[in-house]
Amino acid sequence: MAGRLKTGNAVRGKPGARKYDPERTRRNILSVATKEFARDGYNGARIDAIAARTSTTKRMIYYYFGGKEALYIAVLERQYASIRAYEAELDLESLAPEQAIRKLAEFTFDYDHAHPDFVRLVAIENIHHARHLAKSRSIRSVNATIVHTIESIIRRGRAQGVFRSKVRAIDVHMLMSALCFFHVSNLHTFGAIFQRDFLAPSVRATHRKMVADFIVHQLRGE
Amino acid sequence: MAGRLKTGNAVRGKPGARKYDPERTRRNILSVATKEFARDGYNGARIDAIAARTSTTKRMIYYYFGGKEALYIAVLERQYASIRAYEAELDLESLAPEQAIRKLAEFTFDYDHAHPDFVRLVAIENIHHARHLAKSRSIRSVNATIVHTIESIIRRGRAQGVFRSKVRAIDVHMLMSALCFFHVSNLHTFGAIFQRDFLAPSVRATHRKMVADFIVHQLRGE
Amino acid sequence: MAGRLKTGNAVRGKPGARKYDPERTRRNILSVATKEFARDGYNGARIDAIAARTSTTKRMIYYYFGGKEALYIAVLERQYASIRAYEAELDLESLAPEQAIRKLAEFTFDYDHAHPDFVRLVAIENIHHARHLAKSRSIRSVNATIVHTIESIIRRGRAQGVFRSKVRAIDVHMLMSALCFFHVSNLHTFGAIFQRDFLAPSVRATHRKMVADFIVHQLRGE
Amino acid sequence: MAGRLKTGNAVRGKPGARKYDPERTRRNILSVATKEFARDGYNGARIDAIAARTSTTKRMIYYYFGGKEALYIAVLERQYASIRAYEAELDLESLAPEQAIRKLAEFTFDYDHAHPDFVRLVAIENIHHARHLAKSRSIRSVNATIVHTIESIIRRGRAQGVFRSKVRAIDVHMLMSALCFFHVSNLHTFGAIFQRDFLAPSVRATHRKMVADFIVHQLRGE
DNA sequence: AATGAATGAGCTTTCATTCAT
DNA sequence: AATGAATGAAAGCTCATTCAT
Repeated sequence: MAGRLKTGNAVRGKPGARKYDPERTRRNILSVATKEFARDGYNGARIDAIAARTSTTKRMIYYYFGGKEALYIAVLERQYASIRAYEAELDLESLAPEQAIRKLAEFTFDYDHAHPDFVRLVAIENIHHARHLAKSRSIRSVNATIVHTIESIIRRGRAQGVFRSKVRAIDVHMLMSALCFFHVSNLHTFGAIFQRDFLAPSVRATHRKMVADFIVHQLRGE
Repeated sequence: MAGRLKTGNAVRGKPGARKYDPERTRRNILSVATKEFARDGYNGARIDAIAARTSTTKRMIYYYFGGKEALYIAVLERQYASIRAYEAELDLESLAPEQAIRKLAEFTFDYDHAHPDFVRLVAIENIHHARHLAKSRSIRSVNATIVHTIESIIRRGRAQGVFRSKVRAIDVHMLMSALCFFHVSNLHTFGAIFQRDFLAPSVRATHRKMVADFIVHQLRGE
Repeated sequence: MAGRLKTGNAVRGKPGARKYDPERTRRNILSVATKEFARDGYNGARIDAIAARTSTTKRMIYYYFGGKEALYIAVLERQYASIRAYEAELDLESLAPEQAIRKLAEFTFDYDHAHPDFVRLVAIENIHHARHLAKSRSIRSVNATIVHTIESIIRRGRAQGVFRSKVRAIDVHMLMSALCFFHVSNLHTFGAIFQRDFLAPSVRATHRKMVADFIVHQLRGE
Repeated sequence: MAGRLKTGNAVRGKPGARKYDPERTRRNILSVATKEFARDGYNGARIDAIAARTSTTKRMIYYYFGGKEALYIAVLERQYASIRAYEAELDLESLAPEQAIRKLAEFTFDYDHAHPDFVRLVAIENIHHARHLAKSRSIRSVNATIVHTIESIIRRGRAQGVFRSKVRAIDVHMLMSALCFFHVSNLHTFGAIFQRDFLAPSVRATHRKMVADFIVHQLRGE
């Protein structure tokens, strides 16, 4: 490290580029930290390693985030905000209840597969008893939407008589999450023990359908 | 700490007690290590902390197991051996296929709830990409039984015409694990975000039935 | 911290208030720094902490004072200037020698009790071998008065035959300082070890009289 | 630091020297730490600097003492234990009350001059509001003797009619400490401001006598 | 006159591990 | 079979200070 010069976040030479761009630096750190925490866990991740992959120095991590834990919490918050933002764009209100819940289930399945870092970060946070998440002030409000969304679908389904089950929205969310999440989160032990590759397209397609079918089946209450 | 005295594993004074009991010391270390690794993760667990809760000293951990990773692998192996041993005692062969698979699903659900350390250790190992598990020589053979057991049930079910689904044994194991595992593994984030207590008896009972129903439903292939 | 906004020392909205008031800013910094250095010592005090309690930003401390040490020296200089200024107002020349020296002793005792920050800053500076004080150019001239004052009292006392002791003015100052200073400076260790509260009014009154008596006794040379 | 080899506390080559000598290592660290803390204060002292002057490594400081603060507290405890141990050897009980208190005053004066590190450490601890001292469990019991010693002398003096003052033992201890302590503790500011050298033999002798006279005078209660 | 952004150097502490018997 | 003493390497974090307007 000694002797290595870091020129900061400045984009030298490029005409019109600003010398200081705090927001950009912030995002850069957050993005690198996400990868590192997701790969090595909270304890396994190294501030030095994060800094090295950043366009800034270690010192800036403390300047912008205050410390390792605060950075990790910021990463978690952004992850949850992201999945909820994507969900909000699904426009489920315009679909029939059964189609809506199916679409949500498939979205969840696809999202988890496309964003293993999210899945891993949530798994990591559970290892820590959600101790860090509990310190976040935004985390609850950010996640409130998903339950409301499902509640709304269930309400419409019941009104139309297609959903007869008494299952609660939060439990639907849980079942959906469970089946989608596990695929990604427990991929490695299943691979090591049973040599079953959950990422193979055929396996994925089969499971994707099973998950959606199960959720619909569950809400119908047959 | 300097000056702290540990008198080893000797059972002083007790008549008939042996001065040294290697097997006992080994089990003691393993048992303490299981708790510590399960609670704090691989990186979070401290050799010092494990030693402190042991009836021996830190030095003995190295003497008996060689190092942190080897100890951790031994912990994992014992965990998998344990669940497979309990499964083997279910005597599923004597039950009708549907009853057998239901019983296995319920057992899995109950086992995970009764053994959160097992669930956490598997989750932890997945965080580490199953890197340590891959070094175990016994882990694959130990776990072979569960797939064989399910295969046997499916075979009998198909022969009797009650199971028409083409789902594979390994996927049945996965679905079953997913629904049971998630309950315990993701308890903390769900608690922190949604204030939903998965350990509440009524929630548990509902989910337990859902899991078993789902698996049977899946095998029937309706 | 990133994102924290300080609006400077401008007095917004108040009609007639100037936008910038350098002298006011300077005094504000000096006053806050006095408290911080007195509380935490030179090494313990934090530029950040001083800035935070100021109506300006950290950057201004460097703008006005140049650095931590220069700020600290400025604090010390103001402290010594202050006690000497109060002493000068005692009008000791108009009193009889014995009364004058008694009044000075009592003033010193009261001043130290009323200004623990002064006492602590002097103690702190001694911890640093007076290394910083030595860099001050004003410190010697500022303090010259006290010795002259005592010398003058002694001279008058000798002329009148009431003081027969050959004690030197500087030593009178030292004895006086010692007895008054220690009370405040060593308050904490005495409290922790002996549970003796030097700030209790009865203890104070007793010691105040002892100090004055001792100094008079010393000059009389009985 | 890199590449420097430390051979530990072993006394190689010396016949009969033990390879490991924990007690010796402990004392060595404590002795070096005393010098460093006394010279630079608690915040100013550097663990690295202490280690460098030790026959061991930095790591050993943590092994033996646990941390910077614990080491500092151990230093303080040893300092107080030392002065109290010397006092106990004065055999004051065999002297007449007046002689006894005079001897104690002179001893205190001489001790402070001979042990400026003790004086400085106490001054330093007062800067820290005796926060660290308060964490020591032994400090109170260790220091109890001095008050008892003075109480005993006063009692004998009163019984014999030579002491008529109602001054309390703890205050006698305080006055004595104040006059002796200040000499050493405030040496630097007095030197910087007034160019008065308190260490000059003639100044010392004069002050030594003044202190003892004052204390006797005080107890007589004239 | 004033300031937001950035930082090098160094601090205390921790941890798995090995030495030497 | 068992153990007290020792440790290299690196981790997270802090602080006074300066850069660039």
